[in-house]
Amino acid sequence: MMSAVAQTRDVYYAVADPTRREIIRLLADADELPLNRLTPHFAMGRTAVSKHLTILKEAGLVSERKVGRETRNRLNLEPLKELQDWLSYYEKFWKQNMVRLDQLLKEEQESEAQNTAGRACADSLNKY
Amino acid sequence: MMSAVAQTRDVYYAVADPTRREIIRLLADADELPLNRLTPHFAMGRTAVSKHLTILKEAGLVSERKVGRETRNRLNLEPLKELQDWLSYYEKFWKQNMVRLDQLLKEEQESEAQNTAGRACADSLNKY
DNA sequence: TTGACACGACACCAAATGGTATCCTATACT
DNA sequence: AGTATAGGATACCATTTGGTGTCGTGTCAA
Repeated sequence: MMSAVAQTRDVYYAVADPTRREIIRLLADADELPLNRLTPHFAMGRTAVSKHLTILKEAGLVSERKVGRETRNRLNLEPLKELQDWLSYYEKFWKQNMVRLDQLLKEEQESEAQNTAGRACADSLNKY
Repeated sequence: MMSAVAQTRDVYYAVADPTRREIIRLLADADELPLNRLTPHFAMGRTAVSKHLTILKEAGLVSERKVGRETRNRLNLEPLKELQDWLSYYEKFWKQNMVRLDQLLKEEQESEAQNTAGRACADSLNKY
């Protein structure tokens, strides 16, 4: 019911590479970045970074916008919802395996959160 | 502060393969399974499934227990927490990108949730 | 218009991935 | 004892992955 772009690549795969996760992080911080601003963050050539970007685009995680001679890359987090859904399915087993971790969480109820983010999170949980 | 096993393999990588995700699902359903119970679910030989299992073990997602001549495999979801944490970092951007989706969620406040699962989820969110 | 820059498009390559088939040992069945 | 089953170990193979370098084209600046 919305953009969807192309999604020719598995999101799980796209996110499996540390370089690509770093690209995601950089784009999240900077909103929009051309290739030549991304490249200096990595120990590899421009072409390699470009290839990683292509994979992220194929997974729908990055969209591009041409501005003059540069191509600005923007993050689109929507495909991560698939990962989120997958994970939330296993969160019901979570509690069984990690009861002792639950104890730790109990002592940090620092008000906060419980806002929209928390609600959306809980919502994706009770689909299963 | 707990098991931790070995973790010689990246969890993101382990989970990137559809066959390995299917193994995870099967183990989640059945609690404990030997290789020969897993193999018939896939269109590949025993050795291939065994290799996937090895990768899951290297990522700490599966532990083994020898019983007679078979090796029972059990799921350990703890390493998925890393994925969960990574994802929750980006959930704050979520709202910016998907405000219209928030509308849809708004109409399904069917009580429920808001229990421990919801709290743990919100908790992992406010770490950032 | 001349040159520098951004970057897509290839061609190329070593290493990793995802399968296979085969061999071997340990365990269980009769 | 002899046979069948479970599965680890290894060798092997095609394809994919993740890099590289180079070329060509469009854009900006002098």
